[in-house]
Amino acid sequence: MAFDGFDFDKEKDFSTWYSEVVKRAELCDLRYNVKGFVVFRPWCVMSFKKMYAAFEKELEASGHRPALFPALVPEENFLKEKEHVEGFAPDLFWVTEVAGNKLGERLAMRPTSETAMYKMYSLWIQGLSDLPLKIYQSCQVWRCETKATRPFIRSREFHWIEAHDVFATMEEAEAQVRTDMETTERVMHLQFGVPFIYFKRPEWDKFPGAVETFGADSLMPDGKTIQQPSTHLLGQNFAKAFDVSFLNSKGEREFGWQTCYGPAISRIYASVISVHGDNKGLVLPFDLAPVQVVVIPVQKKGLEEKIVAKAKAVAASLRGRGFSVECDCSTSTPGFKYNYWELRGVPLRVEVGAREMESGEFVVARRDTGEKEKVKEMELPARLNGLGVAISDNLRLKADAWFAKQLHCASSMEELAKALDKGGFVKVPLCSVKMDGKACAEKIKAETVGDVRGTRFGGKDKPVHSAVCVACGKPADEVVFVARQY
RNA sequence: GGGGAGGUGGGCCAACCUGGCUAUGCUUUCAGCUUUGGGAGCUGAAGAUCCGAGUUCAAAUCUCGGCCUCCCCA
Repeated sequence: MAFDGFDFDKEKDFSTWYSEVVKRAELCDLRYNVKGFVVFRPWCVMSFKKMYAAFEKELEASGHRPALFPALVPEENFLKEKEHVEGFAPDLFWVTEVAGNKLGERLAMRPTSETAMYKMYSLWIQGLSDLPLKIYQSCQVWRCETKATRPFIRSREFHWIEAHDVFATMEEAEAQVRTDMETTERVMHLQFGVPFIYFKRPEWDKFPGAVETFGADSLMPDGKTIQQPSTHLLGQNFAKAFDVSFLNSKGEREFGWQTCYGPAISRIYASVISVHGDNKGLVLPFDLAPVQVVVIPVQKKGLEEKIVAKAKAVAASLRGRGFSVECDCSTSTPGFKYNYWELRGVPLRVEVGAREMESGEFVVARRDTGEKEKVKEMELPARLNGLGVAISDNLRLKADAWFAKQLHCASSMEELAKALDKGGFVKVPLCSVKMDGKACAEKIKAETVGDVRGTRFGGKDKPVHSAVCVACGKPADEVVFVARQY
């Protein structure tokens, strides 16, 4: 008997596991003929929409309003902020010709929208009554990545939300940065079950144009880190470049204090499927699953019509209770259907066969643990709800437990290299996270392939008295986290 | 940035080195029969040599160019 099933080992060979799950669960089609651009298929986009909704709800609760800005940015806008243009210029897609005519001024496809939005903010903001201004947009951006592209993890077009805020004071802007980090915690960790650490990036690794950058770093199953939502304190750098200013309470013209925050939905999805998936395929948190409950009729000769009718009735009734439900009435055998829906990560399965017709109790199977139980028809909605919560909780707790074991320490280059081979974050003493520490970070990169991710936000990681920088041997001012990076 | 590998029906592959008949097998899809509690079986059908040029009586196969993809390392 030919076995064409999903049979890949996430722990032993994550790279193959990831490629196969993306292909077999029909998440992406890589055959589109523009390099670095992929087609997102319904099964992942249905989850995307739920993820967008979760972030948008949080953003609106913290005072943001939605807007949509143009995808094209005139070159003139780009040139205004020096660090920004240097940071992004190498990766831009340019529109140079329109309807057969060469353009006098090139138009960039936005790699991020500061330069589109702040042009307008300058017009919109006059005085204190216009502040704070808090706007987000859910959109695509384009960066011509030269590193190897991988679906969801890194592509030349990606889908995200970007929130851009302007405040009258630095203190308010700093508070917003903390709010953004809390949003990430509430959504990505508590709802999606993806653990992470917020790092304050070293001086040399800030967002181009930012005063401070905080990046949420998660981990993939192979122990490499992946940057997730980052939030940036922009200070007045962009405000000065784009003349985003207001009359303050003293009647003086003052530049606005800005922040921006960017959760990349497609990238977070990469973490969700990688962290929770297992060797049967996807495992999805209950609230992100495109289909939460699949009803599988198990046929028996002579009872075909009754069983299908019952299965459809159960599905319809559950749909009426707010579940997203699929009833798989195809002619495949039950075993085929179990595997099919497990590969796609559907959290709960309800079986409807002759036994259920007889007893009025349904076999319910949960995807995360594989456990089966019998549930009376009347109790089905309540029990499925309970199991849904239990699945999401279980996934988060399992991920947290695994994540907690990925933190290591080292006090020398040799220890660091060894620790990095095991995967995860390694805490090491470093002389400085100001620009004068950059050479040491580069040395670490060259000798261990590890990236200095920064200092843990809100952490109490202080070097001991005698600690010295792992790279240069000078007294260490900081404890930084190092990891290999996607 | 550096190094590999590759492109044949929707998917995976054989044939390529050594040019030659109706392009192999599995899977998929469709029709029919049959079956269904962890990837069933039978019969029939549909569907392919990346693009361009060259060599040749003859190109999936050889040569050159282009496009595209994947993997590994920095």
